[in-house]
Amino acid sequence: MARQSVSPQITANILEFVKTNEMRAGEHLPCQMLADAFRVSRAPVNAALKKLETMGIVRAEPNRGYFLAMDAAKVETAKPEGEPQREEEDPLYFRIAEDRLAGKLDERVSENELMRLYDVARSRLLKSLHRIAEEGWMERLPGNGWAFRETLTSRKSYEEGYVFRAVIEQQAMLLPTFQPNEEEFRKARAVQTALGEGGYETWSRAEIFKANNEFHEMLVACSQNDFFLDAIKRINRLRRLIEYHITIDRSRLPRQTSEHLHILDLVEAGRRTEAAAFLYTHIMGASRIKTPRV
Amino acid sequence: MARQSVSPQITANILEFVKTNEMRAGEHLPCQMLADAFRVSRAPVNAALKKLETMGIVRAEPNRGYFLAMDAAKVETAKPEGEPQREEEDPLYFRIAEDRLAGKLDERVSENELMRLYDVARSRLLKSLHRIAEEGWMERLPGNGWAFRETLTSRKSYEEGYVFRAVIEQQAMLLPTFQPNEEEFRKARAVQTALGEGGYETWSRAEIFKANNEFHEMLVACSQNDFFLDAIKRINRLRRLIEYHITIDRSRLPRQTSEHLHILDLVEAGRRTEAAAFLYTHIMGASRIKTPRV
DNA sequence: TATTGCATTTTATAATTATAATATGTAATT
DNA sequence: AATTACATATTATAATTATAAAATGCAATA
Repeated sequence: MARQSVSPQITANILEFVKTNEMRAGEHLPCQMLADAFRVSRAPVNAALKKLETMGIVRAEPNRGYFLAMDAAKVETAKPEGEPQREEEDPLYFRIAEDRLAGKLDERVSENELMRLYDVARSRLLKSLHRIAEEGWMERLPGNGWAFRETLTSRKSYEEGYVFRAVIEQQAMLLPTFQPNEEEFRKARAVQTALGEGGYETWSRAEIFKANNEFHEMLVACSQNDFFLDAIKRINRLRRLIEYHITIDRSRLPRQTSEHLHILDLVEAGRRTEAAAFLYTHIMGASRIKTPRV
Repeated sequence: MARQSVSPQITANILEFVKTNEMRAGEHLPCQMLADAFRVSRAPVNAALKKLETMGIVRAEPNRGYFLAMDAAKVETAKPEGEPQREEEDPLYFRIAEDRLAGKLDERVSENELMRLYDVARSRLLKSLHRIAEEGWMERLPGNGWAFRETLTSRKSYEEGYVFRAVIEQQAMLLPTFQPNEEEFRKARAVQTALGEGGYETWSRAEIFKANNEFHEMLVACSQNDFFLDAIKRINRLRRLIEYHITIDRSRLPRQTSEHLHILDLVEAGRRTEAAAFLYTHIMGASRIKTPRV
């Protein structure tokens, strides 16, 4: 009857933290440091650490705190035995998107209607609806009810989105503040290479989509301008909903990854204008090939 | 104890509708038509019409509905006698922005803290906070409380915003779908001319700011791409908060309006590339001159 | 046939809790 | 000096209403 806890989220955060910092068995995990890192108080961090102790991932020592019980590499395999997984998005959110894309929901719907349909409490429904409104594909009507915008379902919006992405990304790269981040480039190169050398046949659709988005967002982040980055992130969230419904043409992926690598090459060679132009063509090319169910 | 009504809003909408359609005394106001126009049911429209009847703006005829009691031109003067005014934004929203800009609010605040400080109910506070989160200058923390982003207060963000606007607007104008809207151009020309010929001394700061924003949004709307338009609207909402705190240098306005008119001239002469380049310079020029209190 | 007027159903809100979770101050420990 | 352990204070949520408002069906009317 009270709110749900953030500590499962914190548990997942700690695991991720340990992994990305490649920590070794025996290293100390100071409570306040973790709390600051995740922007919460020590309370939920302690709850999370207690949980991790029962999972055998950390060890508690009286008056000294918690210490990692195994190397970061082993943590990953130990992880799935417990159930802590961040549920960063309510499945309800996706169901609404899917049902709208499948034509199962009218353009106008009332809150009570949705509550009955999905059998959820109003508070939970409203959370999803607010998130959706923030993303701009539904809006609250002045009286009762909510309305879907055409953002998700119209061919025209779909194409406008590609134009917007192509322009924003190209221009971001041309900004005087653009500064390639060596470390990020190295990581991106590794991911794209793995994807091109076989990953395109074995990775899940979600993994492929995520890798692609992260590549593009990494490039825009190099512009050091948060408005460009926010704009791209915002439109990528939308894309995720729409393109999940498009069958991935895996045969195109080697070409896509090699283009990604080519962009990295051009930037690193200081040929920024060429890179930006190529990036533009790369994005617009993708729009011409895919066809959404509309 | 129940929700507040939308009918005052509808009342204002009807007045605006009558005005922009330049309706004459005696014209019929069909209930369903108004309901459709404002996306509500007949119920709040009827409530609004009843209100307008008591104000003497419309007349009811039994079984025939409501009819305008005076020409649209007269409606405007009759309007202020009643109290119906749309309150499209909760003043609380602005108070939060002001208090943050004035340094009266810490970077982190709890909901209860804000409720006590402003003496408002949680529901009302949350509405403003959600709106603010949507605009991106505050965010909910994972545990308790909310945090301000630096969007409002940092010089760097301020400058990034100008770069973003300049790029988006220029690129919007260069899109193949860009199509100047004659009617809108005519209106914009009238407004900018009025502002340049004396309005800059007498108009209120809010009016000047609104005219400026509408000019730029009108230009971007001609691109026929909603993503570009949304991006500009989004950043203009932010600008409104920040720039209200900057003293307007009215001596610059004649120059600004003449630049606006010059842009319209170039577009109408078909010199789009020049217009876009000039627009870019125009926006970046403004950023160099103004200095926000940061 | 389109629209109103009215009665009825449906909807969403604002206020009010109980309660679990988060935040935090401080003495004890290393 | 930094950190933990624990006690206490503070915070936000989820559930539950009562109620006004919005939506809607339909007979009456123009």
